[in-house]
Amino acid sequence: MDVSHILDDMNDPQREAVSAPAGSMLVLAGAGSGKTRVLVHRIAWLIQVMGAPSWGILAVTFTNKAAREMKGRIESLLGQPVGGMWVGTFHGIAHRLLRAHWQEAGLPREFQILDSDDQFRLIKRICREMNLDEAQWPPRQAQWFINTQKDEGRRPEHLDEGGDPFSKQMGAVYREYQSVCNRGGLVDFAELLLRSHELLRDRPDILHHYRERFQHILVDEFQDTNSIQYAWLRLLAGKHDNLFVVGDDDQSIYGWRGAKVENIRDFQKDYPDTRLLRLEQNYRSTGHILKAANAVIANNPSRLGKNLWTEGAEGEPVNLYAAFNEVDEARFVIERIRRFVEEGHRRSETAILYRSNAQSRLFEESLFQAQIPYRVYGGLRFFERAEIKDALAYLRLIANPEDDASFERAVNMPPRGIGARTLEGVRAHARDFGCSLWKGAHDLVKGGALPKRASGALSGFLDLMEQMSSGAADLALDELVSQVIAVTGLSEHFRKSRDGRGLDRVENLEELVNATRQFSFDAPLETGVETEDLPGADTFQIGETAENPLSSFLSHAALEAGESQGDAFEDCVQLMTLHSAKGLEFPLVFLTGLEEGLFPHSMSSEDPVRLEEERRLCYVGMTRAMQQLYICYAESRRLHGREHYALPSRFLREIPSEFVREVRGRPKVTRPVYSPAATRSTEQASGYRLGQRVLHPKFGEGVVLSAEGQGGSARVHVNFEAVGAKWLMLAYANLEPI
DNA sequence: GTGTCACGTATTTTT
DNA sequence: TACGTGACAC
Repeated sequence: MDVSHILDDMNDPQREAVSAPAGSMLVLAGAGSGKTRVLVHRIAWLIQVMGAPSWGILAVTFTNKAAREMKGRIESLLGQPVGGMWVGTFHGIAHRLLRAHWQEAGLPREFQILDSDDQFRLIKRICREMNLDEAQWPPRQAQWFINTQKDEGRRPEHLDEGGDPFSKQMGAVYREYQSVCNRGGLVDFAELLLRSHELLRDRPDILHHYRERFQHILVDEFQDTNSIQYAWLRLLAGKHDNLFVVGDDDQSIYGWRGAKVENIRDFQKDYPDTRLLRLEQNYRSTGHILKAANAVIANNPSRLGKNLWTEGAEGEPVNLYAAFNEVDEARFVIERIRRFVEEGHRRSETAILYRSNAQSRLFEESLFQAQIPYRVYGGLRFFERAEIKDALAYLRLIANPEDDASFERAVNMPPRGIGARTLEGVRAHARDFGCSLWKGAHDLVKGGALPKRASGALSGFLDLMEQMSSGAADLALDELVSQVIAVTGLSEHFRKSRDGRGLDRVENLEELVNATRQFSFDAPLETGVETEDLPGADTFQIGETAENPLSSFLSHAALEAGESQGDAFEDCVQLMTLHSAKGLEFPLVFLTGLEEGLFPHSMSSEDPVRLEEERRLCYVGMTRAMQQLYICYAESRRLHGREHYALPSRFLREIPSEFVREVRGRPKVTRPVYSPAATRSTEQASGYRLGQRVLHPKFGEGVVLSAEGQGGSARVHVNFEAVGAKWLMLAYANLEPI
């Protein structure tokens, strides 16, 4: 077979990585050095040259997006589907293991996944039940504590008994939380990893099976692995020495959520025979940009060391703009974007990057006024929306009535007269009898001790659930969902709500029905794990429990929260935080808000370890740029309603001046928020200017406060005399200028 | 049981 | 400034 296509167009280190003999390998891949390409080509090499069966390969990523991309690229390179290969996220693969071995993992068959929001609500409820003062013991902190423990592989019983009062109290919450989860068959994200680690650790037969099966394990973004993920990998790899990991210590920006860069260093210790390769040739950025970025990251003392270079042109220097204030910064950025587009480029070749989400607002307003379409990354995703989670809570309760978290959510949404007092009774009963809320509610209704009204409301809810559950098995998934949003009154509730977003919510619920229809249509019924010829499968069952469509959809909803914005097809300027920019590249990049206290953020600038991470973040931002990089800072900035005067970021001083060109600013710029110029451009954009009086058929007279978005999704913020300030979709608002 | 006001607080985000 | 939460009133 001709395999030259696998190695064609690769540089020496890339080729060496791809064609290395079996054995563990650590590839330190700098930004833009073709990391994913190496991973994908390595897989092709394993299959087409080394003759590995596709089912013998496990490829792990962090995000669903990365997994999808890798899968797609593997398939197009191989010219065939990935077959039995496992390509997925850590969580996705852990989930798969737990579904296949739920009994051995000690889980109920219908276990459900809690996302962070579900987890938070549950923890909050538990803190309340434990009578903890929220000010003294914030539930957020408890959540953080629990997840940290799990990420480190610690169960409540592993906690230090003689610990400080804080750890003691948090440990108690952890214990209680875990017992509620266990009783209800609830598994949070960290639990997926921890429990699948324990499964492999405690079941030598199962471990043996997967060790024999996965002769090759490949890991992307290895610098982002946390302790339990690395432990899981090591366990699965065993003595096979078959880990091929790719990462970049300079792009480790998730330490704050448990990622351990140290894993890279430990990897060399744990696998002394490992081969180390560096990919340092960059195919993305111009020479100046690269040198500037190198200079910044060189200030981090604890690096493995790497120096990116390019064969390409030096390009322009890095442009530095000292803005008068944040309004001027936005003005400048938008002016440059406009110029860039006038030169014939696409808007989507441009990205505005910032440290924190709050910074996006001004850019959005300015882009709107300039009539430039844009897209903001991040924010609420489809399956995270409140109304969707409400509907999902009913579905989960149908799938598993023991699920207390879903019971709490569904029981009085839409409001049906089941109040705090009644619920308190249910909780107390469930607590006393160690049963689920579902069963507790049944007992109370049957016991007849409840006030008449409460009893009626509660039994109404129970009947409703039973009615839906009994019919559930005979319905297609989308029919079931359709029935749920109708019968529960959710749809009606949002339709009637006079909250401006009510109609949006109804539409989202309808979209949920579509999503389920689509899901059952292209759901991969992954029953066929090719295990017959594999060793070790005789002592336990695999895949004996293919999930039913409902369970499988619910898992999908929790593991893959969906996109935040659907209409990505338009040619848009891209707005995102530095964190979400990782892995992307743009010809023109604006790195904004380079001010002490903002970037590096004041919450990180004291601690040297966190400061290094901020610097890596800066490095990530700079290396997103292909052709042109603009870095901006503002001399003054309005933050939390106050004026701040910050020094330019220390990172700016770290860029040698030879790579920088200062862009001259306007000598004087006033705050042009309500300046005639600004209002004039709004007028052109939307037909309304700021401060314009308008008439709405329902809300009456009001004043335009601001406007954002573009085209069909343009919205205006109007302060109505009668009903106060509201955001309205321009396309539907029927506003009349007065 | 639901709506309104005041208060406090304020990175980064995926699974 | 703006949002979410919590106390309080209807």
